[in-house]
Amino acid sequence: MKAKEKILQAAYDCFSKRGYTGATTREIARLAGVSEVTLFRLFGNKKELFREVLINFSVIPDLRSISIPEGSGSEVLAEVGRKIFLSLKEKKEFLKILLSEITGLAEEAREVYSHFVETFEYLLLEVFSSAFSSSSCSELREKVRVFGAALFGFFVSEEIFQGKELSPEEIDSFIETLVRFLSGGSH
Amino acid sequence: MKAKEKILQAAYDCFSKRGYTGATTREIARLAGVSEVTLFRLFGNKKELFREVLINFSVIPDLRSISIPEGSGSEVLAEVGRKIFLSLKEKKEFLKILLSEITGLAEEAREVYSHFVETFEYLLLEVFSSAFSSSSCSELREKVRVFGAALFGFFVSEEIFQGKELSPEEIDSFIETLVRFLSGGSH
DNA sequence: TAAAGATGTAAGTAAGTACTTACTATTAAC
DNA sequence: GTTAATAGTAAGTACTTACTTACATCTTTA
Repeated sequence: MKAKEKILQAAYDCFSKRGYTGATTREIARLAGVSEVTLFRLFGNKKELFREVLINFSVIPDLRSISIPEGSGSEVLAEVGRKIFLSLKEKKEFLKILLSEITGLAEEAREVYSHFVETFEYLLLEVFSSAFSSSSCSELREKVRVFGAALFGFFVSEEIFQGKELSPEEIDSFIETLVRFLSGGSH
Repeated sequence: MKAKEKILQAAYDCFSKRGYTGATTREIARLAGVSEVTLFRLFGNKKELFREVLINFSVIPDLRSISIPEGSGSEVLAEVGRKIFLSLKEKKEFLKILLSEITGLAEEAREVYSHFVETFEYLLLEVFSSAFSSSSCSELREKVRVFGAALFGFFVSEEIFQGKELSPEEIDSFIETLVRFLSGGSH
């Protein structure tokens, strides 16, 4: 692994552990097993390094790579819900960085976040269109909003705030409930 | 207003704007119109000041003070949903502090957060029991989870991440949709 | 009026921060 | 075997940080 990669990985770990302000270039360099001078030579300054971390570890490629499976309405929905949740889980540290910097480094972080929301909603809309082909457009958008908010809220609250590592069963259980409510009847 | 109060308020503003690490005792004192020495005399150190801010500006009193109105199932639910959302909105800056420090200052922030979750779920369970008196206990818990996650996710995503200031109409619209799905049929 | 408590000013400490400069060692390419 | 790129070491700059000390001022209370 080249110096640049090692630094990016160390910076990712360090930013997610301590936040932007809390992380120091010294520690990042030490973690990367690289001199601090090399860090500045390759990235110029701390902010630029942060920006590159945001680009390199984004959730968006993960979301985009999710394929919509064949099957009936609620099954497809549950399957995609699971995949989304796992993508979020995999990029948990990245999302922690985003969370911790939403106040301090508004511009950069917010930009990345709105891109994330767009991708997220676009993917969901696509899934819902195929899962509920009979629904009207506004009805679809409502479902996307509720589904997205619930999935995201569940993830942030359990995994990020409470620091839990949910098992596949716990995730499934929540998603199945959610899908059941969105598909109509409560049973 | 006494020095202690002024400092607490200034610290609240400053922490929510810059995060724990980003906020400086110098700026807090300046904002409070108080000397830095006074700050240290009254609070000992920065961490203690932070702890007192978390105690003083908590959302929990707001949540506890929410009364459950009379009326039919979905109406009660929507009304309480609105009240919860407004409480969150009112304490938005506090929640930003919590969010931004969940990684860096894990212990303090996480403790406050789990207390918040407990209060949140307790309140919702109470409301759901009265709104859906016919439902089974496990069914109620499922509804509470989905409702809570969706409401919280919606708030965090829109108001905190995207920095929007949602109008009462936008809030209502989301909550009504959510309640509709939870109450059964999709129309 | 005197004592006690709360606040301010001025100055400083020790440590840490991002970032730089000047020079050396290693590696790969031609 | 020379060159060029990539790294490291050592030292230092200018600044900021949390927090302290010593002393003066004001306000309240007894």
